[in-house]
Amino acid sequence: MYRTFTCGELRISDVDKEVTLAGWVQRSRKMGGMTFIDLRDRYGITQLVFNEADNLDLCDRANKIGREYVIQVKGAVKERFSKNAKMETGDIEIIVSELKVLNTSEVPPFTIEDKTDGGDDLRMKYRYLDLRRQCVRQNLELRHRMTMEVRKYLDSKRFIEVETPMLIGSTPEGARDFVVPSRMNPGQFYALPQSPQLFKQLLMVAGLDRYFQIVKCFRDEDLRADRQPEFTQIDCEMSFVDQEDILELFEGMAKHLFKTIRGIDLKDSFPRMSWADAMKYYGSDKPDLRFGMRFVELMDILKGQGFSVFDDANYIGGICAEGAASYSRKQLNELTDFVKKPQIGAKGLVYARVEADGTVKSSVDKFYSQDILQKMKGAFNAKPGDLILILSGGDAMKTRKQLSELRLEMAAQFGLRDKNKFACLWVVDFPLFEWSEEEGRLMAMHHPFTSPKLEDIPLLDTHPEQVRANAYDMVVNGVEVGGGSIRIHESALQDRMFKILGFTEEKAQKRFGFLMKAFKYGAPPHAGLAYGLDRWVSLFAGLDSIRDCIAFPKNNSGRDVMIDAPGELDPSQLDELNLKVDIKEKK
RNA sequence: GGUGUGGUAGUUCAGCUGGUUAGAAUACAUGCCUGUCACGCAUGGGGUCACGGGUUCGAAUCCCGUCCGCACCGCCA
Repeated sequence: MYRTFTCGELRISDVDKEVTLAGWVQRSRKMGGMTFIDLRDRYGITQLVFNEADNLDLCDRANKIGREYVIQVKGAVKERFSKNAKMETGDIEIIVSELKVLNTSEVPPFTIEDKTDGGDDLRMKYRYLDLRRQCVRQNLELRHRMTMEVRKYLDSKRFIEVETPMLIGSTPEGARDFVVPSRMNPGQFYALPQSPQLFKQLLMVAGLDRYFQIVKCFRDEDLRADRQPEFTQIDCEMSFVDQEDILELFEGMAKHLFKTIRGIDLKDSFPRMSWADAMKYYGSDKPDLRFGMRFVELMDILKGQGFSVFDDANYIGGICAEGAASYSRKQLNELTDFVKKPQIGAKGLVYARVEADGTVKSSVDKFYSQDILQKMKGAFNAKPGDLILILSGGDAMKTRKQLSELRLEMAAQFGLRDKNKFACLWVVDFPLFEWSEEEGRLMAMHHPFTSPKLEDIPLLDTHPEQVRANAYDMVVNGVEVGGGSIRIHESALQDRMFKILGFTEEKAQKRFGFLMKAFKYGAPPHAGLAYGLDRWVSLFAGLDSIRDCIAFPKNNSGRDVMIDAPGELDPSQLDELNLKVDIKEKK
């Protein structure tokens, strides 16, 4: 037997037990004739003691052991002479009688500690060492506990987990596909699923009624801190449910996770906000509701008073930052620079501070009377000490998005984006379509299988851009953690959708013929939702990036720097696949 | 495709406006130290200043290009 206990479980009550432990050497400290070694495994750290006075030879061997050596020791548990309250095992130590080096280790390129000296790049290259660090391992443990609770919850609601294929066909809508050449079908390619969407709908046609799958999905798009080319969804679909049933069941799952994982009892129902309101009041389809600063539209008050920037604008709106009137000239200039960054793209920023005496002093005083400024103050319900920040522009949607960035920045500056505070909501009634400049046609905002709201169906032919969808997103702290929709289950309506989306009959048949055919054989009304597991875990762990809760993530350019993938293929492999690589010259 | 930012010891970084023997901390090695637990003290080794070109009497430092990391925009139904 390699060990009788782990390195995290021995306590004062175990004193005098003869034990065998195995693990990695975290650190050793030599104090004259005594040597202490911290032995680490997944479960914790236990201190080992070697004393020259007791066993000179053993102590000499212990002094030769380096960091990250794998060792096995036998010894007796003793109460410590000087205890360490910071360690769970800090009351005891092991007086070692036998020592066996199971494996040596080179000096690791960074320290295996929570506060490591290693940078991200290096940690990824040696991810197997990085995963030895408690703070990283804890993220994987949290992920495991969350998937366990998800399975428990969904199982209790009669869901069954079904695996769907990873090698499927390419679909034209949505993100770019990762493709896999088929050896047996020369010149043909599989695609990896962007989501099991079509299969879960077919499982509903098959009568499985309630399906889920914790499943990898693949999208060949550029990465971000919260986006990986392969990521994990909690993918669900149900039959014979309306939107209310779905929102209730999955709100229940969110609450179950908050309760079991974070110990937070969310009693109230999550607020629901229409997409139109989310855009109007927060300039975002995923508003962060941990703080206020709702937008106030100022067209009526500020337009037509001779300030040409506002007079020419199609949207003027602002936020009120409580207590920010004390911002210095320099800080205000920095805010202006912030909104003028190319990523945000505003032309400028107008500000107005509410003075202690209630008067409003703004950067555009010469165009506006105190009366008008007071009216504006009233619109915000602003108090002395508050700072009003105003953006305007020709494109209302763009300007709102810029104002949204400013709102988040102000919240960050005031420490309002507290990682231990959670604000959940449903955003509902998304538009069914959005206009694609690039393609010059309407695109499905969610996906082409999303059903329109019944009352909006008459608008499909006349004003398709006004049609709202039976689609919903769950948003937590400004993060889209999941979304779904009521699906179309009648082939006639699905045909109509494809037509509006610009698919020819032939193309629709080729890509989705199997689904349309299936719908002709008694498809039940069905709906579903997918949660992003990586985002949930990083939210609960308070991480800035989903990379930290993925065992082996990809870097910014989609590379795995540890195994150095992707890479080139041997000519023989290419030959077998009937492929010839001809890399286009860059301009 | 674009914007910003960074690349100096094993590692994390300092080195600003050109002239340094290229530093600090940490890690590593050796020695001392019998209650440490971020132990302490002393000594020591350790550098293609990412790569290529240019400006200059002189470049880690300035300029151009390339590569790579990170953040973001576009993109992500």
